[in-house]
Amino acid sequence: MDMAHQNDHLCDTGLVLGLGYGRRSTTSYTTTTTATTTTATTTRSSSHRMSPAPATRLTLSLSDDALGLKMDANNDGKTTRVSSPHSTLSSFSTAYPPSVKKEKDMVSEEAEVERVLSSRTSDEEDGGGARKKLRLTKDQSALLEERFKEHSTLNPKQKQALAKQLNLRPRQVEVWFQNRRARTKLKQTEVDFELLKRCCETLTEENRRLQKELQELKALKFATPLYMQLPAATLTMCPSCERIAGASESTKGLAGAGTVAGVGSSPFVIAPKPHFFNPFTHPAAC
DNA sequence: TTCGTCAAAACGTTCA
DNA sequence: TGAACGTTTTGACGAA
Repeated sequence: MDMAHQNDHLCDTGLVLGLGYGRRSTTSYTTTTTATTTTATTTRSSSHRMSPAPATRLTLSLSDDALGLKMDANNDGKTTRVSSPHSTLSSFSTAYPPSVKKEKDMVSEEAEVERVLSSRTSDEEDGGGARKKLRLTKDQSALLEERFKEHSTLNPKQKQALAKQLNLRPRQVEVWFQNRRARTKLKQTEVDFELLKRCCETLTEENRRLQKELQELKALKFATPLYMQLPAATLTMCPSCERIAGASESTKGLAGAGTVAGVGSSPFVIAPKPHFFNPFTHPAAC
């Protein structure tokens, strides 16, 4: 995912919507807060899980034919799931992230074989009633991830081919892509939420600052005789040059003086921040 | 197809 | 050290 692009996009949104955002938009995101927390850890865990691992080849594959026979034998609506754990025992490698599973590294191959065989045995002993949940191997997951990066959806042909390549059923591939899309979207939503939250905080802070300045100016207005008596509409803040300009000639002298406080003859002291620019008298000031 | 949900498996933490 | 328990990940399903 292109986070930089995403970031830019959202920043643009923040600026465009800037002063127009309201409570509604912020509250609408509150429901995702819990999910956000979850994903923070999700990312951490999955990252080390996905880390490169030494691959140890296993060849315990069940052929498609064998699976087909088993499904035929059961011949009910749920048979496909019954056989699914076995399909995982395909010709894919066993791999563990080296940074996490140190002990398991020692016995990776044997452990995987044993795990796979024992689960299979228990399934068979259960007569298929209590199914073990399928876990894709690292290689299977890696290949699926690779394909997902290329295309987040699959057409029937692609699905069929990938399923064959992975020694999985097409339905499993389909479900994997469905889940992957959903979880990618969720993760993106959480990222968006965080960025918008930050934008919101920035704008709130800016709003607070502007309100404070407004209060100061209002207070000043009462104490100021002439040059600050202009209608508010005639005062426009110049964001770039930060100069002061009034609508009348009486204020012109202030335009080049920087802050009002810098004007020696002025009896007034204004906070250094607010400077105003009149676009009518200084059209090219910026 | 998405969305919400369930549940198995993996993983992490605590404690005797 | 390992059992017990809590949390996270992820394969799978049904509803819309």
